[in-house]
Amino acid sequence: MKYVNVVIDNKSNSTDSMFTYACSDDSVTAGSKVLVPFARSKNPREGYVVSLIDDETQIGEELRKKLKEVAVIDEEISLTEEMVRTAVWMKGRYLCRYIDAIRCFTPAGTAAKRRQEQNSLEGNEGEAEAVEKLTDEQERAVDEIRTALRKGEHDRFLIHGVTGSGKTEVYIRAAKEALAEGRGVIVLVPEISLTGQIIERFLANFGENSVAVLHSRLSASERYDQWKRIREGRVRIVIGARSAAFAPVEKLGLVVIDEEHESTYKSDFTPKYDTTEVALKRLQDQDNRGVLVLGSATPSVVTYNRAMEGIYRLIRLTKRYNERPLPRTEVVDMRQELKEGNRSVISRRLAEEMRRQLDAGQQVMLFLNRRGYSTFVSCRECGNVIKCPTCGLSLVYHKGKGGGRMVCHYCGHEEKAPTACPECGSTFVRYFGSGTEKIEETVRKLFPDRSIERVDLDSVKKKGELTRKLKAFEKGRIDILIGTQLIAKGLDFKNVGLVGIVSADVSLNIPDFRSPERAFQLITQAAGRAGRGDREGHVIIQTYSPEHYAVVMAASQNYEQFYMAEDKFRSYMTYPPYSDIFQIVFTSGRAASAAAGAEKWYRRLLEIMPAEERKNVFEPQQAYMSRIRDVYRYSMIIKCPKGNRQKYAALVQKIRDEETAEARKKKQDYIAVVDINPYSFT
DNA sequence: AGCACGCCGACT
DNA sequence: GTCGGCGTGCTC
Repeated sequence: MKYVNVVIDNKSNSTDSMFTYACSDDSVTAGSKVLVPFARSKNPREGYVVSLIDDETQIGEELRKKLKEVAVIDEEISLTEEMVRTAVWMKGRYLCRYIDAIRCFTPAGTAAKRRQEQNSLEGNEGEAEAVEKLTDEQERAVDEIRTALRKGEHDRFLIHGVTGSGKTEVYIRAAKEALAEGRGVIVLVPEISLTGQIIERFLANFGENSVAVLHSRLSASERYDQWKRIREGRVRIVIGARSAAFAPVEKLGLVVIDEEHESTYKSDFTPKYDTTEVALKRLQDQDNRGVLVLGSATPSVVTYNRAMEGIYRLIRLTKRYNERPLPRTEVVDMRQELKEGNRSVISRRLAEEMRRQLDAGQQVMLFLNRRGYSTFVSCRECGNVIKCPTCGLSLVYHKGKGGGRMVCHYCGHEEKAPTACPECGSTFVRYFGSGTEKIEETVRKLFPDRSIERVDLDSVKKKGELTRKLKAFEKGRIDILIGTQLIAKGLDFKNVGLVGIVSADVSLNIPDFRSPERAFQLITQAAGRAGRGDREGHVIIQTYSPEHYAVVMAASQNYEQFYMAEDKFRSYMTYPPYSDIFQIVFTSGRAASAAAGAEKWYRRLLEIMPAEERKNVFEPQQAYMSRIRDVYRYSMIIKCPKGNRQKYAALVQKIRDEETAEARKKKQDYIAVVDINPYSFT
């Protein structure tokens, strides 16, 4: 008879613990999916074995009397020991339930209909690509990773490579090495739909029968088939977005995280995990001892700090492939422009350079990270700003939508654009701020005989429209492409002579300590779209803050200098990497309930917090988005100094447990959600 | 969560 | 009587 700890598969807080069962079937292991009798339930309930009890004398007298026996072991779905170990670690790290963490590892849709398995990719051997000659830098990078893989020890690297330095080729060589060592590989990309190139390269190199591509468009049964393929070891390479970090790969030898700094690696849902941390944990596990490779042209400040601390080994790729020079950059001071009487969103300098490039047969890309026509509409008589009725946020004016509509960019609410102020009736309503729609209109006036297209969430709603426009641009049928960040990343067009950043201020002025980092990344990524062919590219950055260090360093394309400045700021302010920021959001249909919940947590935290650390707990406030779809939100921040994460997490967990106990007597009228190091403070 | 138990009012 | 509505409490 074996004894096992089981986590029951239900979403209740009150059953979020391990239950001990006896098991007469010797084949049970940590990771087995089981059916067990539970409570007074007539039907056995699903659960997962999280650990085995090796010394049964440890089971207390009281417990022994209550023990029941595991009814069935579900052979179909079983996780590995490493997977459940990582899940248990996740509970403590992200303060989620056991089952939330375990479900990350199981094939989605527990009771999904499972049709006859078929491999839709069958029979498509990838064509072997012509072997590229590596640069010296690439060669050295591959050497270092190869050495680490051959040692079979855990190790981690950050590849800091300028755009176009050939990181993908390094990933491919590293993957080949891992396979040769008999190890599995996971390659993570920020967004599967916008990362076609890297996937194609992997498929071409390894063949479609050896690669599982996980993407959000898979149906539940397709997902299950892929999961099975991986779990049974029939494929050893997995490519996908962040959830692919949980792929059931055994003897995981290599995880690549491309564009490591991207926001998509932080989960928005419970558990609110950080993909890099999960990958690192899996690779450190005794059963894996694998190598982590992060890649980025603009690493996050936290990651680069870790490289400086020696936690990641830093590999630099400084040369662009074929020795193409980095583009020339120029900053235009929009204050000066305004002073000199130009009120247009396009500066004279940008217009002039656009004309010059177009005349020379080059293409132009313009970026503005804000869609719509105007950012807000306001009455000049009474000051009223048109707001969303359910979110309270300013509505954005979209000129092209059915004769002019006001749109909430958060919940999608739409209404007709007003001709008079709904508050005071004045017709003196005016439109402020500019989005991509207005840029398009302005540019069409400036260049009436050029072909111009806009790419943002509004203009490419229809399926295939994005690809169609990008293809047309690639083929040279479009002269000027205007877009949001949708086109800032990863795309490779050979004939782009000029990239214009219409307003660096949009990303700079977001009230978040990471806004300089975001602005630097976006400018750098966008600039990387210029000069990918034979000719030198040109970048023009428009801003009202030309002296801001993020703008200055992005213009001089000096990542190290930006990092030094930003790291100093983070250290001075005790922001990450010098702390972890805990955000707790309280939501309720009633504003007073959300506020009361926040207040209660605040008081309780101060009580259990050591006196000298109470300053790290900040008074709850209305959240930045104080109401979303009629749900009211309050937010509390705890700044957790480096090295205290476990301690603070335990304090927060303690309050959670107290609430769970109370909730049994009286139902809670608010929800508290904990997010550690949220990507944005909404 | 999910289920059984039990306490109460209404009705073939 | 006894059916069934839902509030209460427990889970190795």
